[in-house]
Order: sequence, then C-alpha cells, then structure tokens
Amino acid sequence: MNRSKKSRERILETAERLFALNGFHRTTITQLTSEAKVNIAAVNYHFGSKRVLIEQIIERRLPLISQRCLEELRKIRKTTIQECCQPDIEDVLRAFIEPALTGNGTIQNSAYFLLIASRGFYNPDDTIRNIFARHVKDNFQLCLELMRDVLPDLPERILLWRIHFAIGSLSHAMHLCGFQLPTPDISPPMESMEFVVNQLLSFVTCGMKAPCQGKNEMMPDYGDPILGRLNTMGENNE
Amino acid sequence: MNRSKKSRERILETAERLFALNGFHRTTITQLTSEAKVNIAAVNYHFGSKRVLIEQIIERRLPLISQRCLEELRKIRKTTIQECCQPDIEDVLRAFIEPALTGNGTIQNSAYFLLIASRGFYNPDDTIRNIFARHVKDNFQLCLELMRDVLPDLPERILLWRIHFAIGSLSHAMHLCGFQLPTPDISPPMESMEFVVNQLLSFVTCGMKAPCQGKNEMMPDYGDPILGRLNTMGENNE
DNA sequence: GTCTATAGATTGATAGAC
DNA sequence: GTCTATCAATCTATAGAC
Repeated sequence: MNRSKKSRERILETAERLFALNGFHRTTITQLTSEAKVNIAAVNYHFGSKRVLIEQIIERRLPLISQRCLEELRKIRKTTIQECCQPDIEDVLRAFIEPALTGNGTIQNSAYFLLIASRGFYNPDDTIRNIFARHVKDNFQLCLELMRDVLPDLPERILLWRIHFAIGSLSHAMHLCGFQLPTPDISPPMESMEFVVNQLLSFVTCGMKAPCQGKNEMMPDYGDPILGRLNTMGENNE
Repeated sequence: MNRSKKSRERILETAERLFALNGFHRTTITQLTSEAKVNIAAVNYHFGSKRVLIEQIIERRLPLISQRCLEELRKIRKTTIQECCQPDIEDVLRAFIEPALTGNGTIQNSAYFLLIASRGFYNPDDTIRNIFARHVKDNFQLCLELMRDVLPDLPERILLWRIHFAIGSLSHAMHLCGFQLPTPDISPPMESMEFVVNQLLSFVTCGMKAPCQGKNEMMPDYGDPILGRLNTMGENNE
C-alpha cells in the first residue's frame, strides 16, 4: 500500500520531468518506467494508458493555478462592487498572471510544469489543448469582464486581442522560467520569479493601456478577415 | 524531370500542412505520402529522411522572413546614423514583427507556416529549436542594439526580458493567425492581418516604453535567481 | 524517378505467474 | 501490486524490379 503509493508518485514525478524536457511523444513508457524505477507495466496498471497519464500530469497541477487565479479575480470584482470603484488594471493582470508563474501561494509551481503549461495552447493535439482551454476559460472571461469596466471605450475585439497578447507574453515567460531549454544566443539572463512577474506586469499593463487608434482615422474598419479558420480537423487519438 | 519536381513540391506542401495541423511527430510518412499522392518511398528518395524533411520545411520559409526583417532593421539603423537621430520604437518593432506575420513583401507567409513557426521556440527538440534560434539571432541582436539607443536608461536585463515579452506576444499572434487550431471559448475573433499587426504593435510598443520601476525603491536588487538552468539534456535524435 | 515488398526497430499494452 | 514475457501495431527506411 505504501509501496504502491510511492510507485504511482514516482511515475508522476518522472513523467512531469520527462514530458517537460522531451515532450509527450518523445517520452516512451520504457524510458519513463526505467527512470522512475518502476516496472514497465506500472503505467498501465496505475493509469490505464499513456494518454491518461498525460492528462493526469496536467490535471493535477492546472486546477491549483486556475482556482487561485479565479479567487484573486473574484476578490477584485467583489471589492470594486462594494466600494463602487474601478479595478486597477495591474491588479487584474497580476491576479491573472502571478499564479501561473509562482503557484497558488502555498504550493509552488514545478519548474517542469511551467514548461509543459507554456506549450499548452500550442499543442497540435486538440484533446490536450482543450484541457488547458477548459481550465483557463472562466479566468479569461472574468478577466475580460473586469477589463471592460476599466477600459469601457476600447472596442471588444481589440480588448480580446490585447488579452491574448498578454497571454502570449505570459506563456513565453513561463517557458523561459521553466527548467530551461536553452535557446542559444537569445536566452535572457536568469532572474528571480519576483523580478519576472514584476517586469511582465509592467510590460502588459502598459500594453493594455495603449491608446486606441480607433478614435481617429485609422480604426473604423479593417475590412474582412483574410484568414480562414479550420473548425474541424485531424484525429485526436494517439 | 517535371514529374519529379512536382512530386517533391507536393511533398513539401502537404508536409507543411500536416506538420502545422498535427505536429511533426504525429505526422507519419505513410499519411504524408498518401495525402500528397506520391509513393511511400518518395520522401526518403527526395529528402533522405523524415528529419531532413522537417528541417527543409522550416528552412525554406524562415530565411525569407528573417532576411526581410534584418533588411528593415538595417535600414532603420542606417537612417538613424545618417540623420544622427534616434529610431522610433514602433518602427523598430514593426521591422521585427511585421515580416513574421505577413511575409517578406512579395511572398506572403503560409498560414500553415505561421502555426509551425509559432511553436518554434517551444519545441522540446533541441535541433528544431536551434534552427529557429539561429535564424532569429541576428535580428534579435540588432533589435536589441537599436532599442538600447532609444532606451539608454533601461537596464540591459530588463530590456532583454521586454524583448522576450514582445516575442511571446508575437508567437501567440502567429499561432492565432495561422490556419487556426480553435481553442474553445477563448479564441479571439478573426481579423485581417493588418489589424493584428497594428494592434500588436500598439501593445508591445507601449509595453516596451513602460516606466522602469528601478529608478525609485523597487528596482535595486531582486536577489539571486531562484531557478536553475539546464544546459545539457536529452537526445536530439528521432 | 517510381513503385512494391519487406526489413528492422520501437512502441503501447496485456496476459498470467507470483 | 509487481513482474516477466510477449503480442500486435506502427513507424521509418531500404532493397531491388521496372
């Protein structure tokens, strides 16, 4: 009983590390069980399949982050409603960003998970991408709602894109802060997480407050979108 | 001779699409040659191996973008030297960002390649990540150099991180503008590329100009980095 | 250059003894 | 729960006829 708990736990720890460093596909059950020092059949015994293990690796960390984020955002909303004031942009962004980088306050984020999560939205596998989307959805909506209050004159679609630009900066920062995959010549210097959070907040707060060109001549209409969207595609099965 | 050119070309086109939609690993030679309507042995005949094909797919597009970017940045540097003035931040960022989204002026970017390139820095495979790093390196350095001129008071490490935040926004925008992998509930509305470029530029320009907290009490020293860096790791071979 | 057929390696998963 | 042994599927790559 104790042994088995340990075995399952060793699989999770090793899988998180290998998935972060080598990706889901390049990590094999053989390599994983070998490094975790468990039997090669243990993954299927404890999790049923490799795919379920992948989902578990994401599901055991992501809720900690997204829930903390949601709490912070709700706190802000509550305060602004009670005191009948507008939220501060940086506070909203901090609530959205800080848990993703540092953890939920008590449990610190695994540096390996930062790597995994930074790739969350870019995974070509629909199933995996949707896990991240599902957990981020409510935070995104609430963040959007609060931002609307602060920036009432900003057209909705511009606001949406700006939040996505911020998410892009955040993802990139998570990748750089994760147990690093060095990228020659362009990797920034290592910094404390506090430094990164503060600098990222300065950056995206100013970006979010950028003057909207729409008010004068440039904005009115950019014409129809030129890019198509693909709504259905490929298989999701491994 | 004509036939063979066509065959090779069909492989490249199909590979770009499948690699973008399903990723490098989930795309098999069998699926690729089948959809490209070439013989299953054609990939190895024309390219030698799947890995070489992957590299070719990146190498045939990326130089177009990075070279255009470098030209634009050099134009700006030349002008500022000749006229003894400072470059405009937005101009520098536009030179860095616009080719990545829209192409090199004559050849428009493939929407599929936008997807592939948006994942460039986040690929766990060192070899692939380094191809992107190699092509971006000079642009990055020149962009950094020009930025230093405009923002001489900004500490180097902050400048470096800000450029990375901008790269993060750009990568995310490229992903969203690529032939889209929809992410439920949070995908922004489709927009023209002109719209996205302008909005992204507003965002990152303001982010780059953010006031530096360092001048007063917050900046002095954040202490030692808390995160380790992994300099060597895993196998690169497929 | 194209094609068929197949080699050779690796993978995820499982049956069944302990 | 753990382990060995093995299966069945899949993949890349190639040899050799045309």
